[in-house]
Amino acid sequence: MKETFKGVAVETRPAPAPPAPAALAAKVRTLAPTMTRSMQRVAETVASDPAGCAALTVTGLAERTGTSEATVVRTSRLLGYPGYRDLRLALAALAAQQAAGGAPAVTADIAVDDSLVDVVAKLAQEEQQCLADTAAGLDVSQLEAAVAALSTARRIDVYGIGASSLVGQDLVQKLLRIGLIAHAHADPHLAVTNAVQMRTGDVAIAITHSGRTTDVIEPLRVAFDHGATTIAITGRPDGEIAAYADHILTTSTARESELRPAAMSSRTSQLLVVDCLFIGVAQRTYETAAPALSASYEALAHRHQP
Amino acid sequence: MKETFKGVAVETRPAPAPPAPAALAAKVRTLAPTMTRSMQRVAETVASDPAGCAALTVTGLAERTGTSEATVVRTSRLLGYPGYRDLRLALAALAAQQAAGGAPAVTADIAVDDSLVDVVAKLAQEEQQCLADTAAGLDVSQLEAAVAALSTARRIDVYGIGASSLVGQDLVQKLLRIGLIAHAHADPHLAVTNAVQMRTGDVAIAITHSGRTTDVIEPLRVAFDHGATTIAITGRPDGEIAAYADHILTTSTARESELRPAAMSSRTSQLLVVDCLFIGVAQRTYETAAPALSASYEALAHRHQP
DNA sequence: CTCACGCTTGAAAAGTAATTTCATCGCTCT
DNA sequence: AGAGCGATGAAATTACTTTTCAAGCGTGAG
Repeated sequence: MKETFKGVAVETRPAPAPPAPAALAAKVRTLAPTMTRSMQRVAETVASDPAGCAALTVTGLAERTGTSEATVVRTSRLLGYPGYRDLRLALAALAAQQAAGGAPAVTADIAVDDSLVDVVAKLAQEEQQCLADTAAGLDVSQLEAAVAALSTARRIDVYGIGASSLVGQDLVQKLLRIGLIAHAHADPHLAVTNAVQMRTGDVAIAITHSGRTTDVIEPLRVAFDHGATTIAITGRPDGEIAAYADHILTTSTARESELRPAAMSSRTSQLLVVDCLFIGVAQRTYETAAPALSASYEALAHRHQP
Repeated sequence: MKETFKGVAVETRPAPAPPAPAALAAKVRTLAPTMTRSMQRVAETVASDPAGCAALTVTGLAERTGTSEATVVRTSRLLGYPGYRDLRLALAALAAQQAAGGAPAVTADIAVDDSLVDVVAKLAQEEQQCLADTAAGLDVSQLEAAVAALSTARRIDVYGIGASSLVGQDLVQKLLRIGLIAHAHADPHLAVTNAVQMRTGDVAIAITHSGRTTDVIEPLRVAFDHGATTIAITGRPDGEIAAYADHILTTSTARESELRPAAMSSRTSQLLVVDCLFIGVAQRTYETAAPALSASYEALAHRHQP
């Protein structure tokens, strides 16, 4: 303790209460009347632009308020902090809270004239929502049954067209890595041709957002008729495809916008389902899956630069 | 600028992007592999207890991590701040945000004996986190530049291998739908062969999580040497690939677990970046993109059952 | 009206924290 | 084994913060 203010000693360690950042504005208002003119200037500046002030050093803030370093430190003390350093930390925290709390929670559609910053935020937000919806809407008993069928399958065929074909390939890539026999078919003719070979103990998976994609339903029907266990990953559990699916995994439909039609955004949801299938199967075949996984990554090692 | 790290000058003013506090944990994960042991200790400590660390001085944090002040400052620089002082401010901000948000949610790794219900919840949670991290860590100015290049490109080639090839195909499918000329290459030989044709006004995009996939770097280098504008979508912005990329879009690394290696989960982050690119380009070419988009959906109508 | 007292203020000194330098140490690759 | 390079921390330097102190300013009594 070295200085006095209004005759009262201003402690270096005002121990009583560690001041909460959120209460800062209130504290400024409370104490303003007791402050001297230049201290008021500092306090006001700090309260009105926490973020901006957090970026300044004592000297910077002194200049900005047209006062001196000493005054800034005095004000910090009065507000309950040991010194300016700590006030500054509190300001940064306050700014962050304001930014988080004041979060506009982007809900509007992506528009043509949105800035890229908005686009990034909105896309991320939409996809997060989509994931949450999918997880909430997924029927775990159906998933369980699908995983069980896959784990013991002799052979797995996956049908997907267009964007869904990529999802199918993703699933197949993963299943191959844990030693299962899986094929992805994007060509409807070849898909049907192969479906004819399917029989009991085999698993056929069809991926279609609309649930009405003929080119994908057809091979699933054929596999179904030949006795294979069939799984549908679709956004329309009541679609035509349901008739030929033993197990239905429902994906969720994201918000549509002109630049981002539903069919295009269904991907996220489908991929989550695919990952759930994969992890489920990997768990149930852990004895063989784990070594196969590590082997597949080691095999790729020399494909990377040192 | 005074010091060097891994042969690269570490700027006193790493101007490009002021790192957002929220992205800090993600950034730690992204950069951890490039760090030295003691820097990793500092980074980890900081990421796991932002609030506690915000209360410490350089010396304090150095002691707590069993390192030196110099190492703490070096780590701060690597994480994108001018020095420890600024990292400390960011930590205070982060701590405040966490306290406000409050929701720590499921953070445990996916284990072999998790029930499927847990698997679904954890996967969804991880992917959501990954999306948030990616959005927070994405450099919008780089994205802006990439979008501009794509919008006026004569021709677009996309290189991706393995899981990244699917992401590349997704991007190409979308670009084709709005009338751009785009090709995806998964075959490294064909990719290089095609890259030779690239010239000024063309755009080449390489997608690799590790940033070290030779088969993908090679075609990008060739395209770069032939004058094309090159874009890298990678989780390692400091990898070899950076040398041949005009614009770098950084993807975020999700938490790893045994059943779900980083390479496998990088997909989510990459797809978000791809979507941002697509929407950005669609906005800037709206006159042609909008009609092309609707036309492409009408064309598919008869492929669905009534 | 002015002078004296005491609070307010900022310049500069003193002190503390952050940054840079540099020598050493340890690891890897011959 | 040892050469070379990167990693590391102790110490020097620099930047920032805090304290001191003397001058300024206002007020109110004489």
